[in-house]
Amino acid sequence: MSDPISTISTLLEPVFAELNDGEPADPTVRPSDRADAQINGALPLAKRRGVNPRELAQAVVDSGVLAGFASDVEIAGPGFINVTFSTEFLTSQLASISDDPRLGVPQAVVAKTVVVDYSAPNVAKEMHVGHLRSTVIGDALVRMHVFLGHDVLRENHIGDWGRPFGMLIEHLIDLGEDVAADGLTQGDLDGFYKAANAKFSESEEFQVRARERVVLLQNGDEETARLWHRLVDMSTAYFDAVYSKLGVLLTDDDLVGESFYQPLMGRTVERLSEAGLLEEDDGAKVVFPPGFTNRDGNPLPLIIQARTGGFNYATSDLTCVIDRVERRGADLMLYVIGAPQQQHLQMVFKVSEMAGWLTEETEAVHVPFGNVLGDDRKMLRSRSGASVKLVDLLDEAVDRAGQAVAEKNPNLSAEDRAEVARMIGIGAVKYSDLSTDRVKDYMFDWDRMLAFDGNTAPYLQYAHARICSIFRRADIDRASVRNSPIVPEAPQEHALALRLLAYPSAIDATLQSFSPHKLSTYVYELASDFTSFYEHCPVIKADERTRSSRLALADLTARVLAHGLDLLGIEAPEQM
RNA sequence: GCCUCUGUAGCUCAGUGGAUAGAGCAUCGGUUUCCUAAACCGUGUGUCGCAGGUUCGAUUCCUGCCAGGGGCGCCA
Repeated sequence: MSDPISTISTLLEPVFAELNDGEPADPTVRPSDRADAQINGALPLAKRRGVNPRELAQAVVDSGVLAGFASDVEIAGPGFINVTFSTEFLTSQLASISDDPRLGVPQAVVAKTVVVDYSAPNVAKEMHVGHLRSTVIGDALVRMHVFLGHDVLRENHIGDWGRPFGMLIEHLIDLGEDVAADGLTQGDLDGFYKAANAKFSESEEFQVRARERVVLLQNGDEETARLWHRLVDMSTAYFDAVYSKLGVLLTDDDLVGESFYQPLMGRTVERLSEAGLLEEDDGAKVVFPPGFTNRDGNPLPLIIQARTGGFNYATSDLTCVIDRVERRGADLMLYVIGAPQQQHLQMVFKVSEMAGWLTEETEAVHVPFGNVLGDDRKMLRSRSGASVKLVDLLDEAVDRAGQAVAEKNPNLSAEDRAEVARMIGIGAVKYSDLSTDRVKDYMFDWDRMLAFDGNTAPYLQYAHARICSIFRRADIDRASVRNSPIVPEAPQEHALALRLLAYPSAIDATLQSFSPHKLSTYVYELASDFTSFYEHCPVIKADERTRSSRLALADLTARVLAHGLDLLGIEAPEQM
């Protein structure tokens, strides 16, 4: 790995082990604001061995392993070792990544089959801000796992089955298929759903028809199936349009809806029964996973088959686990689903373990996230109080970005401006979602996310555009500078170099916790380090040797910046 | 009642078993014969919700409490 912190950490391990009678001891190397890195491991080790920490720190320094990497090493305070990396060392590390398409990030040692479950809108229902987080976070996690060389299976678990489909199909018939199709493809899904729902609550005759239609659907009636398909197709075409606007990787090939699991659920129940887990409780078939209690302190069941004989989402989710493990060969399953589902998923995972479907070799992880809030600190709603349509949100973002671009850079052609506005607007929405810790709620604020200062997509994109601009101005092909040595002499160059080399660590930390905001923070710090460099270190006007070094440093920065943004699903324009 | 998440600067948010807890915004003050000033530089800001405990060292780990959100059987 290119990161100097991990490089010296690895080199120090044997030194620490030797000072600990051969037992491994963590050197605890961290970035530091007093130097480039601080080695903290001497303190706990000295305590454990009952020796003076400063003397132990001295012994670490005397081992000589830091000599080849550091321009300065000092023991400070009770026994911290502060290390400043030498320019020569940074130059050599940068040389190893500056012409590397992977930018120093190693492939995963073991390629896993990773299933990512995300987005999951409902057929005949509008996509709203609630779907934004799952879709955007899931997409980023997919991109990162793919980059590391894992075999990633995207799964969009759409709601395409269940009781509401009786009423939806009947409403489709009432409207006339083609009339309905017009409205639905234009994205008026909410209108359709609400009208069906209203009829259902008003008309007994309609209720009867809807219920009969559900039975027909479940029994595989041909005409009903055709109508159902039509409904699903219209919805998925609409979803595709939204995904395309949003710029996520999901396609129709990734659709694995509720309906897919219907024919398999009977077998799931049988297998639970064969495993001796199934119990009869109040007429329902249930499993009691240990560790879950209800309001009254009694064991809480996972309901597998309702009293009426119907299956529910627990059955479906269990069947889904079986499918992913046994058919798709999943090693890791990520469920990018809102925090309220936590208990349900924990119960599903527990029962899956009890049944032997989830073993130690297969990891299932709930990747929860909080809500999108309005400035009133409540769930984001439109002025009328309705949930906000995702497409409207995205269109407004592009629109607002377009106004800003027109104002700030009138020289762009209308065509370029539209394209840049799209990148900025969509990027801003995605970045504001990805850049805060996903488990928390975040506040949706147009002005903040579209600002060109602070931790925002436009700021990052602007840094990238400025680098591209340097090369345009100098009329130099970016690829041509990738073999020039980078000699980071100025403090801003030194800081930027260190940051660039830390890219693999940032990705590693991000995937360790499935937290895209860690990569976001890294990319922001990188952009920030670059702008500081940009202000203090002239590139084009520098003398020849410095100029070629700075050009190479700028190019590398642009590539890491664009690459990091791409892993987040955000585009980096060359001018804006 | 039980479970779970959250609580860090005026605001929005990072952060870590280590040394004086950091950014951005907002405030104030500077910087443009110079590669995009959509920027940069400087400036102030804290009982890290409260109380205990573990530790050489806790904002970070553990326990309890307080406040807010979410969840807790036949919808998905």
